[in-house]
Amino acid sequence: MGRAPCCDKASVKKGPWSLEEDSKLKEYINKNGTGGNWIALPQKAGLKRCGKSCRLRWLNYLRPNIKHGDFSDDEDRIICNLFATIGSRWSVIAAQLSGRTDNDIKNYWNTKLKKKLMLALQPYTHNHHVSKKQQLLFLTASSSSSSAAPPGAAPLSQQHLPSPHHYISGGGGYGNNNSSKSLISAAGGSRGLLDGEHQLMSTSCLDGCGGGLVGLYFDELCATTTSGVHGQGLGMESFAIGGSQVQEEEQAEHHHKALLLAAGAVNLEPYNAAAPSSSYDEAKPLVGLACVGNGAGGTSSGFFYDVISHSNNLASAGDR
DNA sequence: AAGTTACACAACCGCGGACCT
DNA sequence: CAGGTCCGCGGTTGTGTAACT
Repeated sequence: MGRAPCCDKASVKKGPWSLEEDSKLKEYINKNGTGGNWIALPQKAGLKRCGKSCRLRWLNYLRPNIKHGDFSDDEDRIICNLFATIGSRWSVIAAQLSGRTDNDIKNYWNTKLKKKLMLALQPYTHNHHVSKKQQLLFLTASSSSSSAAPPGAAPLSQQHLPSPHHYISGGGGYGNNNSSKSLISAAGGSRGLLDGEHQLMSTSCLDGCGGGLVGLYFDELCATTTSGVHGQGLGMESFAIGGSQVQEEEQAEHHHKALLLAAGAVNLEPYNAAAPSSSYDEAKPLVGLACVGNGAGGTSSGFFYDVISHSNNLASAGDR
């Protein structure tokens, strides 16, 4: 059995709303409320519009306290953070930003924010020949719950690392199970492969089965390997720095530091959790590339907003 | 100045799920 | 419990305008 249409499509007006229609709708709702029935509303309000159209117009445009215009950096961070965590659930994201509508946020993401992130990742992707498709995968990994690799996609760590002399692959990649194993292994045995040069490197793992952000960082100054280890759908289960396990109460800070490192930060002391972007050194290129998986569970969302901060820093540096 | 392209935003569409009868 | 109705959501398309050639 087919579904009944919500309105008579032949007799309703479509397209942009006129001022007159706006004021009619506004006036009616202010006076009577929506009445809990959008389908009946247009007729009562004297509008030749579909109920859905009225609802959309009200919620996205006419409703009081709607905020239009530029998004602040804070809003950027919140959006990226939530997108990385929950994916494209715009209504949930909108609920965290007062005055913003899901449609607004969706449009903002699709037209501006996604590009902003792309730009932030460009130095890395340019150097390592990462395709546009792969960039998008990294940026949108959180919205994909598939455990399968994109056709033809190889683990990033196997694609771009010039040699083990310079870099250590964190392993991982697409697939169901073995990424955390190899990452644990990398965290435990990396020092011997460092070549003594100032080597800043991060890699990431797109683990289709609930894995999240994994950043590996190598730098002779601290000879540290940082990697997040995600279990299958369990989120950030353990976190290792320099091969040693970090206790639970320290995890948050170390986690955040690792994200900063992955994003190219080199100056982490004094660590300032309240203003993580202050830790960036603009002289260092952004070499971090990360992704957020979801699937059954774990995600690591901090990287995205760190990239935003970093890109903002780069932008403001460029202005000078 | 005119035509074309790119971009931003508004609006539409179809689906899934909640609720009601 | 099944069927019908409506709401809300997310993806997509349409439209107006700015930027570019």
